[in-house]
Amino acid sequence: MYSYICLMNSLTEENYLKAIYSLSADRGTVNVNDLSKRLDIRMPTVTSMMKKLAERKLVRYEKYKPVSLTPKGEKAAMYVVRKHRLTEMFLVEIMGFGWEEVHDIAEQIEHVKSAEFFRKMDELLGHPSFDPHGSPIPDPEGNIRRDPLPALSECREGEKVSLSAVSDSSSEFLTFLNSRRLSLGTEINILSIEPFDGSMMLSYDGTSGQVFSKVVCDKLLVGRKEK
Amino acid sequence: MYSYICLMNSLTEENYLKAIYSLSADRGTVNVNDLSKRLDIRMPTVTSMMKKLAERKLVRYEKYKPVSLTPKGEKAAMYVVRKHRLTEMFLVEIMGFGWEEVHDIAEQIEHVKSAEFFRKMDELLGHPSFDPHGSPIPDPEGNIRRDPLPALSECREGEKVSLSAVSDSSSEFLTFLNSRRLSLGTEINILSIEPFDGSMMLSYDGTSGQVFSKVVCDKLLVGRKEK
DNA sequence: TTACAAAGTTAGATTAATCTAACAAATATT
DNA sequence: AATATTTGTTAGATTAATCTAACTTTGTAA
Ligand SMILES: [Mn+2]
Ligand SMILES: [Mn+2]
Ligand SMILES: [Mn+2]
Ligand SMILES: [Mn+2]
Repeated sequence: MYSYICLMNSLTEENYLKAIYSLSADRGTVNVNDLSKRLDIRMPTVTSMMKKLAERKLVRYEKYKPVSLTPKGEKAAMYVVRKHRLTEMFLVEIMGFGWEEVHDIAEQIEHVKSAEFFRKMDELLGHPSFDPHGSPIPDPEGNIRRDPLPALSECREGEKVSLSAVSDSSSEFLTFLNSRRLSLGTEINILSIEPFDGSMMLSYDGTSGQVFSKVVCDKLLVGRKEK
Repeated sequence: MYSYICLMNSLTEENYLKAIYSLSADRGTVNVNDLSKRLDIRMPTVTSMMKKLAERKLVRYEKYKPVSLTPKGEKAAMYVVRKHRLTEMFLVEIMGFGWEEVHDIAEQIEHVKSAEFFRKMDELLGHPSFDPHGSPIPDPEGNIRRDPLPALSECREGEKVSLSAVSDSSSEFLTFLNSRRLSLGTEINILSIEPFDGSMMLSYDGTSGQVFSKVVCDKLLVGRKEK
């Protein structure tokens, strides 16, 4: 186990690999432009990094075509994702941070070069399956649970759902959710949907009727209770 | 408090500042050559970094003279030392690492950009005063307890002392101490000293008579029990 | 089908941090 | 005092990661 710790990638390479993984989670491939926007790095820089990663057999790259991870690149990416999510869980569960505070710190700690460090985290947390934002944590072999959750915005009036994950871990978004007393596991009733802008009126935790914009409902991933 | 978190130094600069601090702990100044050896970086590189740090008012530097920290540089250095030692303590006390495993990991984590992260560590540890190797942890204002401990090798035959700190935190040295069942707080009797090579015969924890070379005894810092 | 916009590449510059080679200053040894 | 050794600096090259400006390819819309 931990067979991928022998791959030594720089902090920068790890960030690229993670970005490619997360952007391609659905479509399977990613454009240079997507990466450029996600990482806030100009396109020529991304192009040259793709050449470098292709050289190292971590990504498939051909001029003017979208890029994708090779099996080796995927494994490396999954390990970075594992380290990131374990760290977030550690920061929340062991250190007492709020879920809105951990992403930026994890973004740094995920690059620590010590397999033992992450192994200890995993052990202390009792081998968790999900991070504080509801995302699955890849196992030590790089396998990840892949059951894509529907967004709240895709649900219908009258449905009862529970908040299972969020697709935005930014401090701003999560602080907003905190202010509305929304957290993972909250049971939500969809009272009504405004056809004009897709905003939803919800009740949860005994609240009467809170309105959430579609922008927000797109980021709330839910488990369906009854259809 | 935490007034120095506004100073933003790169990982590299932080390592230089910490090295200058630790080398000058006794003499007060450091040569370019000392730094070069400590950091395993060639002298011309050190020279140019000294110019850069002098530019930023963190060190005093004049051609061909030893360098020293300015008050600003000293404060920055103390904060890095604080982060390093808090991290080592955290790794041992909270995460269950051995004292021989933590230095290299702390060397990386000390550069995490998040004052809150280190504040949480400090809180969880109950504001510790010493790290796992017996070195004092600077307070949030950068003040550090400065009572230099004598090395075991400076003590005399018949003295009873207790192991208070080690001046070498390398995995190799500490693994050696582990193999001899020596840890901080151990009460030691100096049975005899070999004049030829300065090696010492000690008894502790009910052992009969263990011999330690001067190289080792130089690195064991002790508190005197009786004279 | 031509024209325009978006996406991507190439070329060349920049920055931080490092290096080697050559030279200069300071210090130690004879 | 002369010489040798150690220490330190200068100059210039290198590497990783980034950028801008200019150009090319691809895809879309007139
Ligand atoms: Mn995250
Ligand atoms: Mn990162
Ligand atoms: Mn240490
Ligand atoms: Mn360090």
